[in-house]
Amino acid sequence: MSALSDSASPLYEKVKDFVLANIGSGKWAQNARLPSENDLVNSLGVSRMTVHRALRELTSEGHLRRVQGVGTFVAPPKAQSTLIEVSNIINEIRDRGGKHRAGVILLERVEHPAAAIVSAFEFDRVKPVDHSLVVHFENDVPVQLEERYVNPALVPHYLDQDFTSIATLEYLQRCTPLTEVEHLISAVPAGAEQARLLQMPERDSCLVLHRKTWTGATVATVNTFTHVGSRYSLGSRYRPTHKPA
Amino acid sequence: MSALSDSASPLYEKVKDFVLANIGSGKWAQNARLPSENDLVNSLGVSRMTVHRALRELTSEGHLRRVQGVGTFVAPPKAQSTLIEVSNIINEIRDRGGKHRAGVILLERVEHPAAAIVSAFEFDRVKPVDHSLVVHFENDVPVQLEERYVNPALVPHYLDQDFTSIATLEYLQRCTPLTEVEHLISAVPAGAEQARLLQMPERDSCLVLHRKTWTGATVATVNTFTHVGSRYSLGSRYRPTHKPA
DNA sequence: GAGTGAAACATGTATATACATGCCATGTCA
DNA sequence: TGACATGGCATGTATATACATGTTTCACTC
Repeated sequence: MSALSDSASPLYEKVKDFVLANIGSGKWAQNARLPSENDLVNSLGVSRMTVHRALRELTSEGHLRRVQGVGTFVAPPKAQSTLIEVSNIINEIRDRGGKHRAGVILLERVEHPAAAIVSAFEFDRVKPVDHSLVVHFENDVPVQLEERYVNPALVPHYLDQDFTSIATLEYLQRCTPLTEVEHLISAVPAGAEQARLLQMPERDSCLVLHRKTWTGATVATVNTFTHVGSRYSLGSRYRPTHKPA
Repeated sequence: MSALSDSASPLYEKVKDFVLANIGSGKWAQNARLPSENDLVNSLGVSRMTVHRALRELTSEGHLRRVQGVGTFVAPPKAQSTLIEVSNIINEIRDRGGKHRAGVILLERVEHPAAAIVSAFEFDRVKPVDHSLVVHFENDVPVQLEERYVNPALVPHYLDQDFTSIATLEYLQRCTPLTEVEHLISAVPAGAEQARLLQMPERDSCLVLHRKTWTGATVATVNTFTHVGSRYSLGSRYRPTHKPA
């Protein structure tokens, strides 16, 4: 009773898939303790070295946390990249402390945008496309404008979501098995519409994070416009895991 | 004759260090072929599995490239992050084709900037600090302004470098064993000085990449101001190495 | 009851061995 | 000369075994 898939991939990959499947299905919840290496050896019928390699790689990839002498645990989900992590302004505001309030206004949602837009965002042959425009507030001050084009066919229950309470990027990240992510960061002067929605002077600088994701076909395109009055920025801090040459 | 360090770290780590040392010293040049696993087994006196693990991890970390049946090779130096890679505008221009020309003007270089600046950039107790201001051109059009604060004590031969021919980030990346890198990206309206140097309208949007590096003490701070007339942007494309849950 | 020590158990590392897989150079045959 | 087979060599994977190291638990002793 192997419980492992029968594809042609190496055994340790199948063990990794098995672990990830159990994490993904929710059977092994966050911070839950995994069966010990010897348990997996018995239940999966592979050698301990193979199990060990699978668990070690999953650990280095951030999926697991291991403590010698104690056990192996499901790691909290890691952000797909530091960019996404920091760009999720809702979390940023929430983490900043108690006296700030975050708000959201859903401005519009249309399911059939103009054909020109559809082609510009490379959603070929997959309409209808959900287009929505959302403004995020902090303390009643608008700080970010989010423009989304989502292929609802690829995101389960997307249309049922209440995006005034959950951050888009967070939701998309959790629900879609992405194969590719593209980020583009640029700075543009605010246009008339953007300036109005963000209550900022026209032509003031906006930091734009453009994020496009694929799973074969295009899943979603999200543009976030942030009014950067030296208040918000994207950032990352990098610690090499190895000694540079 | 082990040729391996005698610290308390595991054997496979010593093998990794041994390989990295040979790469770092230039003994094994870029794209050079490493000794085979069996050669290393004989010369280092460890088992093949240990050598294999070391080489496998160095491969996944981007230091080596392996081809089954052929051999192991020193990988071309990877960019410290996609941000740096793309932000190096000199390379960007050079790679864009033959009909573009890149140029540089070194505006000023002072070794003892004002104390206020020194403290603002957290170069405590390490003056003199080299401060220089460089404008990058493409086809005689200024596209990027680079402002650098470098601790010359930590960067060998920094003062001897001719930075009109080599990109700063590239040089700093190659010469300093960084322990930490911080990036901040923001968008600001161009100030009077920046607008003049970049020949752009004042208050037009600038994309700013702020990069600070440490090796214990602060090594360098580099701010690059790019005039983003929908011509330049930072970006990264991400392909997950594993299947997300 | 508090402290101590040993056993049990978890992960971490190292080795020897075997076989699988992929590439290349060599040589042979048409 | 070209196509093909083959052997050599490199990396890739899987296993069994052994020991090292760190944690928890539990019984024993004082």
